[in-house]
Amino acid sequence: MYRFMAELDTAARSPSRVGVPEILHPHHNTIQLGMVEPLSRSTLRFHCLRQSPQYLLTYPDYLLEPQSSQYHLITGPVPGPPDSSQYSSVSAPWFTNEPIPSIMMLADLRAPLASICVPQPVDHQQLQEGLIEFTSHITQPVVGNVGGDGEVVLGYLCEQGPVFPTQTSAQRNDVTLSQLPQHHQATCSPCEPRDMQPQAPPARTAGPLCELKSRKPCRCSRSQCLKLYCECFANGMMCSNCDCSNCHNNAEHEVKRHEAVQLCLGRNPAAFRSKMAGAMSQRSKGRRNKGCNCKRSGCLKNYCECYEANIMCSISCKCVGCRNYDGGSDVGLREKTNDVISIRPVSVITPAAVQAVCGCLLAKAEEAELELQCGAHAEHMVLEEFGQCVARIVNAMFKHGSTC
DNA sequence: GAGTTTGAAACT
DNA sequence: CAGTTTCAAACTC
Repeated sequence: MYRFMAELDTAARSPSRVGVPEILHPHHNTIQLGMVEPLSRSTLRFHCLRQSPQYLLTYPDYLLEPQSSQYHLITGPVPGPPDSSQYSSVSAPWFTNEPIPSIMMLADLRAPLASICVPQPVDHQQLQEGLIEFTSHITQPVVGNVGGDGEVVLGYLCEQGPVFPTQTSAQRNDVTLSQLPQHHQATCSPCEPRDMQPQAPPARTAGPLCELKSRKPCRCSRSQCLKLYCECFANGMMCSNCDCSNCHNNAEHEVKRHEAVQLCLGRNPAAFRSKMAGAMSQRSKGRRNKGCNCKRSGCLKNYCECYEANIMCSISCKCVGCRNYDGGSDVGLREKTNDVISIRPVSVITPAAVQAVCGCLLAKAEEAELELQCGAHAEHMVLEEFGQCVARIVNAMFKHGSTC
């Protein structure tokens, strides 16, 4: 989110160069090219080129404020200058610090929407009465930050797919306004899809973003693509151009698909939330939702979810023989981007270091036991050993210029 | 491309 | 919750 916000902020200050979000349709895999037009220092207007003007989304001031909510319900109509009387936007803290699973169906959105301030004439009671009320009244796009990394979801209820994940700045190449067709710069009139192709295709980068992963066709054969084994399903996407067999992860099997979603959510409410989302949304804390459990790969192969996501293992991991940490191995470690480096949870206090410290403490305790030391003295020996370990860790921190 | 390895998900 | 099985991706040859 912060990265996206930073980009918006930059765009506002430098109108000649803005990021161009791409909207990927989860069902059809079509790509729409949008355009961000900086209207002022703090307000941007989204042009969804394929859509009619009434779908314009406005990002007002609060979206650029770090302390504001990640989730917003944009109300309209929005066309026209960014006059404050022409749009109203309601901050919607649906799930604090949690991404919106892109597999969420409209019904799933009902509860969170009912908990937020809903613009007139819709009231909470109507929303709580059911999906029909929900769909019949909420006709504005729902905007949310997915993964905490600027991956924006646009949920529009009249579309076949409720969720439109956009790419983050990390997954797309910036395109300057000058590179766009002139009519795109001037208006937001509907355009043909061929006009929406980006100048340069986005490079695939490792990360938790489902829309990118979903581009890779799955090859499921037994799961009907309705279990989390299927990456498309796990990423909240329907299969499209996949090599799977007996696939039920499509619109034709919507009922069964929805049942599978509910089953997974019942088993694990966070099943469709990116495992690495926490690392992105809480990069300052360097945590993620769930760690890996690798045993044989050393967390240096793509078998490891952390390694695949281009992040280092953390205290959340239960891996054995982990080498996916700063200094764990020069071989096999990927070149880290600055962003990734910045989210390293703890540069020195790695799982291996913790393991080593525990080993030292156990050894010292055994030594005290063998020497038949009294309890107090044994405790003193262990604590002294712990102090030495901490000192070594601190030395390592300063030596490597790390922080924890 | 077939077979093997790996680890997450699902199951018991 | 731990152990086992299933599954599909990653990897090797």
